[in-house]
Amino acid sequence: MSAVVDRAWFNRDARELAVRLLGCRLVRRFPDGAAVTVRINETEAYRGSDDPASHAGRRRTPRNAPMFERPGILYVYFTYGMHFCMNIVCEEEGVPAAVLIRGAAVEEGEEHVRARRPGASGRRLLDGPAKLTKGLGIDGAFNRYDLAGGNELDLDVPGGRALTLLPGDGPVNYRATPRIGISAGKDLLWRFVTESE
DNA sequence: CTTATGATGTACT
DNA sequence: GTACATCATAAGG
Repeated sequence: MSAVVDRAWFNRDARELAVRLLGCRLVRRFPDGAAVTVRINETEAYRGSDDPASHAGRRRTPRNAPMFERPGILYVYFTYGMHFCMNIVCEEEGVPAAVLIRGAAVEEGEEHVRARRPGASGRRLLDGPAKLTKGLGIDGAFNRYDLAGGNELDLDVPGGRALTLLPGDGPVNYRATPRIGISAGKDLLWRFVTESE
């Protein structure tokens, strides 16, 4: 089995984790045995009270609570009445921080992603946070999914985990830009995109 | 290529 | 009531 990314690896600043996630792979396994592997190529960092764009920029609420919890769990939220977005929680417990996974490139199992993303193909399959969750079949059931531990969801998946994070091959060239779709905090360059795919 | 707009649920003022 | 860490589609250049 592949190397497991342990919880301590997630216990770091969101901006640093956002960079280090570039080039990492996500493996999604479905109850029917289908598997998809993707490579992360776009991320954004979100923090706490120093970050006006963050869901956790004010106080803890039922929605943003996962951002305050253990590093290595997912924070999956529902937005615009129809979309899910997936974050990986970081920093130590009690400190709100997370990295939004905004985009990825499909490496294996493209057929299964296409089945969930009618009309899309190639680079367009997972080039947006809600496209990514839809294409990988990630929804509210994955809120608090533990990348560094066991999960109820894994019981439905033959021989594996519903979602696994694998380390990248090494440092990746990237560029930092303002985050997308926010109104406050546009001066912060906390979006990170892989350069030269 | 670009900009504009509707869809839709939940959190929050 | 308004805003929202969005997307697909339509219309314009």
